Amino acid sequence: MMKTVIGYGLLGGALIALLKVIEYRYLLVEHSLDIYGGIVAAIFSAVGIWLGLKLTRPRETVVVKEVRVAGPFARDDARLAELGITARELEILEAMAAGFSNREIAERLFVSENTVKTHAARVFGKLSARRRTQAVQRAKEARLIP
Amino acid sequence: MMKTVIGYGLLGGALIALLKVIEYRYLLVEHSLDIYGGIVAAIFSAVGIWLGLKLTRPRETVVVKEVRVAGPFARDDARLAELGITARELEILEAMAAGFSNREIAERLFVSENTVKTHAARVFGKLSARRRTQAVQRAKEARLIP
DNA sequence: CGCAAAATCATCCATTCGGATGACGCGGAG
DNA sequence: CTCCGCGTCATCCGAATGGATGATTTTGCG
Repeated sequence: MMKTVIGYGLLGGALIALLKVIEYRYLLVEHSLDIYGGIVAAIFSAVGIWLGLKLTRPRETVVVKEVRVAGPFARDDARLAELGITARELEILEAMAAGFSNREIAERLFVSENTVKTHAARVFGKLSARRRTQAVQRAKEARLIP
Repeated sequence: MMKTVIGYGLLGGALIALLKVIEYRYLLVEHSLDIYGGIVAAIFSAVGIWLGLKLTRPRETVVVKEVRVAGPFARDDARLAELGITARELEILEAMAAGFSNREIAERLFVSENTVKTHAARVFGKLSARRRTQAVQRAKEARLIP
């Protein structure tokens, strides 16, 4: 910025010097002072406008760009604790959401199907759900599972 | 805009007139042409800068703002047709995803529970699912439902 | 109109799910 | 040490779900 100002200052000085030359050169010949003043006014107005534009142009690039697609999912541990859902129950919940049957979940977690059922039943109670699809739906709404 | 330009034009004219008065008043007394030229240059430069600023100020409000959190969900009709899932079947699918039982869906859609079951069975077949939770999961992955 | 796809309803049967309840072991808090 | 929360497993039973199959009606389209 400082560089630019100095550059313009020097340019202005050069212009003034040039104008002086023109002044001495033509004024003594034929042109009146009125015309001379008009020319000076026009030139400096133009230079001023150009200068003003140059100095303010960079300010136009005020661009606010914010792009957000989809968060990677953050579990709502607060609500989780609030509902009293344990880690194991959450595991069963996730497996149910993935579409596994109680038996499959049992095999996957190395426990009996009965155990899965009790966990599931507790989850249903804590989520006030009567069906597993309902439990999954509510869990997703509550951001307990992705 | 036209009004502004005309206003500035008139103002410029008045300034020029004023300068002429100053010119005739002071030039005849003592000041040199150099000083006169400098004053004119300075004044018109200032006016020019001010004019340039005024004319370009409105352009500074160029703000590009793009905020996108989560898409409103676009159903993949292509895959839908690809799988041969009909509109009615999709309705049943959505209801299942919402956590409703076959009976509830039947009441909601004013059909018998048997009908819901057949629709559901077809959906399961088309999605290669054995359980409704699995069907829901796959439907969501395939962007058939939100 | 006449066909094909879709929607509707049904029956039978096996599996799965959900509800209620009881029990046992383990580890931490009081 | 004792109690409690959690995880584990079980049994009984009724409701819900899934599979297979057949039939009738409605609807869209050439």
